[in-house]
Amino acid sequence: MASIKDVAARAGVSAATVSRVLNEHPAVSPDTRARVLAAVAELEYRPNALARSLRTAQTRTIGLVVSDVLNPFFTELARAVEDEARALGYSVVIGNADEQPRLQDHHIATLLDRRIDGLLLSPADGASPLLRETVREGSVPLVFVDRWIPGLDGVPVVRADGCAAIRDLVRHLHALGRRRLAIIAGPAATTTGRERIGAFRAALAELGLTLPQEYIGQGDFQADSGRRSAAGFLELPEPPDAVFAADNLMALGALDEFRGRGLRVPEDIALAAFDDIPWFPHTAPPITAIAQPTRELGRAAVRALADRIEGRTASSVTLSARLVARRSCGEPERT
Amino acid sequence: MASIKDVAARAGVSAATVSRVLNEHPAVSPDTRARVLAAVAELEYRPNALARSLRTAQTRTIGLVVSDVLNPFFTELARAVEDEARALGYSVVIGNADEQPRLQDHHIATLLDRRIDGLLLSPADGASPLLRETVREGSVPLVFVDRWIPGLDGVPVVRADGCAAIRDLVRHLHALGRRRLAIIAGPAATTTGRERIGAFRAALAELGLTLPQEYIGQGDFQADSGRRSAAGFLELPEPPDAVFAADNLMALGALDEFRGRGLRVPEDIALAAFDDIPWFPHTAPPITAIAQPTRELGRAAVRALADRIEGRTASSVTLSARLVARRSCGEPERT
DNA sequence: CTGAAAGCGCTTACAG
DNA sequence: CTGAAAGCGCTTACAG
Repeated sequence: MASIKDVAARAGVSAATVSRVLNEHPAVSPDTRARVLAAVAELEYRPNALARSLRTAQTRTIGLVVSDVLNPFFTELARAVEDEARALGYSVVIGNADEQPRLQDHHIATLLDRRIDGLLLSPADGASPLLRETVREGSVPLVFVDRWIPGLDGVPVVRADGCAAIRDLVRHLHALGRRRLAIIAGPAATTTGRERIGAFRAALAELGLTLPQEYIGQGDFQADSGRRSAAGFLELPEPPDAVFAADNLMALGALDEFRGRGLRVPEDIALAAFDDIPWFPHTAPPITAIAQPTRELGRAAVRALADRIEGRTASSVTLSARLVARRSCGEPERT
Repeated sequence: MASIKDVAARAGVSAATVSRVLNEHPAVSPDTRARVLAAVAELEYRPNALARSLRTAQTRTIGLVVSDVLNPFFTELARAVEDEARALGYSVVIGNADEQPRLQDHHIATLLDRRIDGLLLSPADGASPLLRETVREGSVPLVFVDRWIPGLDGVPVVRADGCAAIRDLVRHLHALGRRRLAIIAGPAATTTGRERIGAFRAALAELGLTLPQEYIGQGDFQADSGRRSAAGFLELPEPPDAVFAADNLMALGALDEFRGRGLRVPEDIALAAFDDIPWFPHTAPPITAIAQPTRELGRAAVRALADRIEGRTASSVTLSARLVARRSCGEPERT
């Protein structure tokens, strides 16, 4: 590949001059500019971003470490992040933690080594040593998106609050006559995992219901754990009459299990999920879900991060989620 | 951030020595090694990957440019690519073309600027000038995955052949009494778009059926186009009695449209899709689909690329897809 | 308006 | 076994 020296030689100028025209420095005469541009075209020259970044100490790249790319919520989030980042002149490099803290740290480390300008993180669990150090040293501007880590002050959080929607869901189930409500929870190490079970329990309490231990399935936000938890519920002497899965993948797992056992939803058991996805209107039955403003989250997160990177102050933003009632808990599906 | 000089100073050695212990060069005495390692730990030193890559002319990174991340097929492919790449010691940077040639080229350019060691590409359409040049110059080892570009010789292709499965599908529909078969095709500029409609037409011909122009919906592999094509079919004087969507997103769009108009699947119209996804068993009705060995594709593609990067010869690989009959075309759903 | 020089943070022959 | 030196490909004060 041609280097800046080749271009300089061809245009009969110095490398400094080539650099200037490429960076649109004003002080270049029109015709040297033309000669340089011609040489660039002839040699099909592409500046080496590594060298440039090494010199300027910025990469115009942000990292996005997501808990699980196979989860449509994160896929959509990643997509929104990419779009907004591109609009602001950044590229994004995605790392997939697959819900494993180890893998998350691997990606964070790789991204730091690459000297990304900023990091968007949806932590797979609590704060690893690497993460604490990153925050403490301020080695890279950081913004949490969706999930966050309490106690790491000064890190903006962009997320959706699902509490009100979960309360709506519980009331919805209650209104439809369900009384034995169970939850397939996310990992307690995640904020979303805790928030969702907390809101669920609180809403139950408001209605005078409790959440017995057997009605708490411990999931990890992935499909298999939904399957296992659902199986556990069904083997109880008194199985629940409604199950709330704390994300869409665990709902998929639960649905698999229900069908495998020949149960009808919602007749035999109701099912609802956190996170709405395009397929939910088409499942049998259509699944009641809590929808997050996913694209807005992605965009807001990028803007907050860009603010930090570029020296402005960034603030946290909390949007809200909303209940989309379909048929999987009974009734609905008018529209 | 600490640099190699800081570490060297702290350990009382030269930068060269620090470099040697970090790269596990054998010729380092045990105790200098220990001193260096201690300094590294104390300073929480992380080598600058940019500088290293600039010097060594390799990034240990491969690029993956995918036609549409929101398509579960590509998400799963990306995931498999990441896993295999990590196993081989590479990281991967993903670019999402969103089915737009312009955006695809933007990502390819960005990746080239970053001096990735190799590129995995599922082209959004024909060969852009940038792509032709990349191949011609051999500026970066390239492997096509899923889709490819005919005429660019010497570029290995890792893909699944869907022809036999499509033939199986057409026979399946025929056996169930369907005679007016329509297709929502992908872009003619893509190999998969062409292959799928070609195989469909050929299978029809074998049964003495033709594929009239009105029964060809021109889609772009995204949901909206599925919706529009389905609407077009339904407004025909003689609508089809079966629709084959050339990917899962267009099937989603078609399903949306059918339901919006109150049509029953499969009673009023049969539906089948290319690409199987985890939700298909749970839709109403469960959707008959053609499943690709997606993970194997991703892994094989990475291996082929690594072969090229590391100077071995890489060959193309063609796996095959298979029909998974469910209820959306009538009957099935035993299992 | 333009060039020579220094330097970003590494690695790697070359000496010793 | 270890260090000094050169160089990867850029950018950017500093002179002129």
